[in-house]
Amino acid sequence: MQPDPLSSTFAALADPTRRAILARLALGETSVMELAAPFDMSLPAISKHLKVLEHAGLISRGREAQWRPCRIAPVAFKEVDGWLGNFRRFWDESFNRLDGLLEEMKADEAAKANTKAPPRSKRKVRVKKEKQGGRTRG
Amino acid sequence: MQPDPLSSTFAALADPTRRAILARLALGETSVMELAAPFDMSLPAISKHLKVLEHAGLISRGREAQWRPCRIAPVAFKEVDGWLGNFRRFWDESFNRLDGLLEEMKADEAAKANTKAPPRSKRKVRVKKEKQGGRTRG
DNA sequence: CGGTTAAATAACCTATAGGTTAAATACGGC
DNA sequence: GCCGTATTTAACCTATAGGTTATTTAACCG
Repeated sequence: MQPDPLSSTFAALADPTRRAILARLALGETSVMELAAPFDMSLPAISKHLKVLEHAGLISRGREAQWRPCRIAPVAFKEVDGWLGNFRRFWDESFNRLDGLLEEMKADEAAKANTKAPPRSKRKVRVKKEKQGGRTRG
Repeated sequence: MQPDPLSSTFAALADPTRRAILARLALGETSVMELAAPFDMSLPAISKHLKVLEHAGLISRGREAQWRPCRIAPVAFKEVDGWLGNFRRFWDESFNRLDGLLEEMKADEAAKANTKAPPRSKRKVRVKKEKQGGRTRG
């Protein structure tokens, strides 16, 4: 398993079985047995997949008698979304509009502070190095 | 390499070197040489990484004399974001508010159509079923 | 043409991901 | 305490991801 959390999360998501498991869990918490049912695969295999998902922070597991119910864990999803946010401007038009608006506002702010406004740059590009607290929606 | 596009994209993103390359490319198109510079790694290794990224639809490459400039390709990012969207309600509060609002509107719409409104479900959960093809070997 | 720079390919090595079967563990019920 | 059900662990196998060095292709330059 990878050292950094983002790598293990992406690696976990890179398997169709695991993504299908997550899709099932989006419907609600359930047992390993039920999760395994749709797949033509041994239980230990599913068990391993779940361990990978848990390690990646994509699911968490409870304990209820002999069952270990799994549910979606938000953390890792959030991190992925945050990382993706650094690239949103490359495909999301509405994001670009919003971004432009925000820049407009910042410029106005600056104009109020300085009588002599600084030159407006065409488009400020910034990519923080990997750590990025990320731009969440809203 | 994986059969389905989403898997290869996530797999491509599961490597810190490749994510760093993407971060660099977010600043703008550039050559393989410049992309390789920050890494303590041979050029063929970088070349392979780029091939993976290209295959995943995360970058595209041009041709300019002996250089093969790389740039971000939106498609794969978009797909990842789309998939992630199925889980957004698990972590994004503002999304939940928006979702609630939309449901409200739909309900109003329905109320206009039928004099007798259908029972309001608590929370409509929908998860598109993933392609889930392949699954070679057992 | 021959030399130089940019990048990709080939051949190879090693660690590990994803699957298997068989055995072990955890818990509830009688 | 023993049995059945749910789940994990152990031991193993095979394909492949990610790196290496050496070689090849492609384009420009004088």
